Amino acid sequence: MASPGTDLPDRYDPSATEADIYQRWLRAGAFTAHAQASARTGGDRDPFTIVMPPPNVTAILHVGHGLNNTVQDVIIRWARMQPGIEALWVPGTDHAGIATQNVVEKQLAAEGKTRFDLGREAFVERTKAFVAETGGTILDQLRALGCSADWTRTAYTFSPELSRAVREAFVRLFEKGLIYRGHRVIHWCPRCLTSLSDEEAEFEPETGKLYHVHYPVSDDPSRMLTVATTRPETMLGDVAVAVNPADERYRDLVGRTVRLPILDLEIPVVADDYADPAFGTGVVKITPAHDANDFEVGMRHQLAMPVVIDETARMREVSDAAGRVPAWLAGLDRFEAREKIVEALKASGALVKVETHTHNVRHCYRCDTVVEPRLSDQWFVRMAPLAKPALEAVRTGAIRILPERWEAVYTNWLEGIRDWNISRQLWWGHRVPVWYCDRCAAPHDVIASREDLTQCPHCGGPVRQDEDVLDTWFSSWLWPISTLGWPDEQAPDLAAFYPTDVLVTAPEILFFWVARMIMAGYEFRGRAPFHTVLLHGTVRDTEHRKMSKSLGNGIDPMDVIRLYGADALRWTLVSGMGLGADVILDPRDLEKSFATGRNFATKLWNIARFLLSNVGNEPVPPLDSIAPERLTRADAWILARLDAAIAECNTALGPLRPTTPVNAPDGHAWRPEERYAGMRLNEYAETARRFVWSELADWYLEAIKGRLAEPGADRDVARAVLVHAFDAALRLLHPIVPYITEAIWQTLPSRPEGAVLMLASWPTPTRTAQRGADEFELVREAVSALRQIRAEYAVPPGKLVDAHAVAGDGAARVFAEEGSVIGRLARVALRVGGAAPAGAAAHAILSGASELVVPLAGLIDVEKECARQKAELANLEKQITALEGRLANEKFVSKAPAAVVEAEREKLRDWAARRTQLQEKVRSLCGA
RNA sequence: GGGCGAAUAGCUCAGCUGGUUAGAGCGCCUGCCUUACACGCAGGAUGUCGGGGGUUCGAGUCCCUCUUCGCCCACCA
Repeated sequence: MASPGTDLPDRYDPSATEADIYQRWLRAGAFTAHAQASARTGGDRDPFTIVMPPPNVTAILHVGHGLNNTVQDVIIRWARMQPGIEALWVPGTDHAGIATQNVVEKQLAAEGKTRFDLGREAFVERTKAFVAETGGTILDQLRALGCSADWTRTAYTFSPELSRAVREAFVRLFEKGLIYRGHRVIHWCPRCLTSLSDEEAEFEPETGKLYHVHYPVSDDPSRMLTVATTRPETMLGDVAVAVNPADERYRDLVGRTVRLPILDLEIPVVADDYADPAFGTGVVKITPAHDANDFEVGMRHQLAMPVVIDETARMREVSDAAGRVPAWLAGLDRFEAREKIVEALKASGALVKVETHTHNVRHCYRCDTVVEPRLSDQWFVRMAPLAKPALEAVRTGAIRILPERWEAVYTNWLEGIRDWNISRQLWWGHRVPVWYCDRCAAPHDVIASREDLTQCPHCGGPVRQDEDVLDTWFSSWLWPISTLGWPDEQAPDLAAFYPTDVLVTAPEILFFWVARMIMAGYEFRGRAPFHTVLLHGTVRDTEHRKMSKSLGNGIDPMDVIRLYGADALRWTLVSGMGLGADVILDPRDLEKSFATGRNFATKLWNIARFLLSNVGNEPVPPLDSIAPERLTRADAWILARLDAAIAECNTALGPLRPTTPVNAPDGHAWRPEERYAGMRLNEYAETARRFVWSELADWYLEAIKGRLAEPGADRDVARAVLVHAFDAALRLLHPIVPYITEAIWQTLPSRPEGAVLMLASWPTPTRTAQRGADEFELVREAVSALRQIRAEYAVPPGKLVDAHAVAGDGAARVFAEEGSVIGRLARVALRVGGAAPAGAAAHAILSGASELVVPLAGLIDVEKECARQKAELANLEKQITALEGRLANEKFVSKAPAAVVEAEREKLRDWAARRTQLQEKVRSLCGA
């Protein structure tokens, strides 16, 4: 890394720089937050906290993680730079029950073994070893990305501390009656051999068949009820057929029986609203053990619930099913059984019709296997009471969700929330903290305990622990509190940093995770866990397909970091991301996607090189030591542009947190006017880029080159302004591109000894006089006009040409004093005042009735110049006509706001004056 | 089936509560290696703002409708 005053290498090399910078931040302790500094625990700094959505412990960084963590890092770095803020970003990983278990089971399969060969204990040990060895890779990758998380607080959902939180939460909910054992049809993955929550069983459209089967009426075999089913194999578990009570066609059959084909069993016809008269024949077969709806019907009519499909999805008499699985079907996979049954039905003539049928089928979200609805005992969380405060939070504005439209989705889901199946028949995860005593009677036979039990607390007899583990999300939903020390209410971090502030994630896990964290926050801490949920989009390829391993359309963020630097990756992700919008990248052309970021870093580097070689080593006076009258127009202009840029960045990023405390449990709520404001990271990025590139580099730097070359007092003014403006630009940009800005900042002469930019303060406006700034706009206008003339007349770039300024009102001084600046930027020798020289010349009309005349002997084609001016005049006439029409419109003048009308009048005056000048020009040029 | 979002330059997208001649990056054309930068500089071209209708003095922006593409939810056998 370069040090102050030394020359920078010609080119910035991220791969040679980023790791050093990261070490420097670590050495400075810049990532570590201090609980004692928090105002909530007696310190003098307001805490600002983000908890990182924990990636799966075995995950490898993909571009989605890159996006998610870049956004968080931008926000936390921005917050950290605000005065009086103690910023904490808590990192960590998730043990990811099913996902991790699947990975290890695959390894075992490669060795020709299953988890059952190892046994539970050995399997868990092996998984632990695997996690210890390979887990956490992703955290190193996040470091490479530049993430400024507090690694001293790295958490893990399966650590002893967080496991304690899981137990506490379970036992508390159990004691409140919010956790219960339920016997019902749940989603079962026959490959993972576990139950799944509703959220984990994802719908996917599938083209199947709809089989129409005749069920003869028992006491009138000539009469057939036609039943339509997509799953004939479940016929073995049929215990009834249902018709709608209002359905005239079948009213006489209710209470009678039909004969179930294949098994030739008599089953009743029941009347139930579930049967939809408009669908198919209006008759539906009822298999309570293998369909959630049929289960409900079964409950209502007290029907038997034979289980005919086992946990591996094979046909078997599991329970209450004696005689229901014939030998020729026993042991067959459900889909093979389906084929056989269809054949049999066809042979017997019971199958009357087969249609193709597209419907949604639930699949396991981890392995994509078709889920089997299955009657079993599971642990459930009663969600309605938990949902109440979570709904209230968004309704009152204690929590906002960005983009706004997701608030409706959130509300809709919570209003219709169903109980959460939290038990999993896995081995990798938190064991359900429930013990059973065979000696005691209910309710003492089921004991939930914070401590492991070896004997029954009621009778002292032997106990056995529940075999199941808890859903991974049952630990994740505690993340904002558990990572801060809960259930230890005295934990310093909990007091200092809870509630947290912003949660950044993708909409996919709004229900899985975000909504449940909000519920847990209220249930266990009585507070919302955060005030802002920021949902970002998905990274997709140019065909808008989600990037995925299986499609092979992914981008490896580590490749991008290696090739272009972490800053380039971050820049591309942040600047390409509208609020909540997807980020589209082309995996086949990394250069196209990421060169922009690299080029920007290079630009910053070159500005720094220029600055260092021209500003020199001598001390630079601080800006506030410069008397305002010593500032040139260019100085005033760039400082005004800086103020504007700071203000725009602040607006784009928005308030850090709700600004108005209210009399509410959460102590705050978003006011309507600020509720959906801020978090426009792309607008912030664009503003900062525009300032440093289009304004500072393109105009200011060029304008002051002469002054920097001339020793004297004015050189110091230019040095002071330049260093101040560039320093501020680096501060503005630092959260997005932390490495390059830090690398450069370390070389600036203004920097306090030993300081790091990461901990420097966010810039504030300087509020310099506006007058000079406005006058510099005339300079820019003149330069642009002159450059345009040069280009149109193909003046050789190196050639210095004469130019004559005819100054309008009040502009004479500007031209006189800025002549050398204009001359430098437009390569002209500018003369001011007096009459314009005669002869062929190019002309430009500027605002304020000023005019530029460029005599171009030999280059000017009078006809061309005439045409040029005529075209400009014609264009202006068109605009004026439209504007005059508007102003002549009685209704416009009377109905539009006065300010708008006045602005239009003003505009017309300007244009009219300009038209007069142009007309004169055209007359003299094109005259005779 | 219900709800929501998107459609703006060749590409990726800004355009906030309706009010200058609709912007940026990339790409394209012309000219430049002007001692910070060719990963650059200067100049330039390109838009019936998806179609149709409406509200309004005024619509890319609001309303209706159609088309196309996404997303979320849902027990249709």
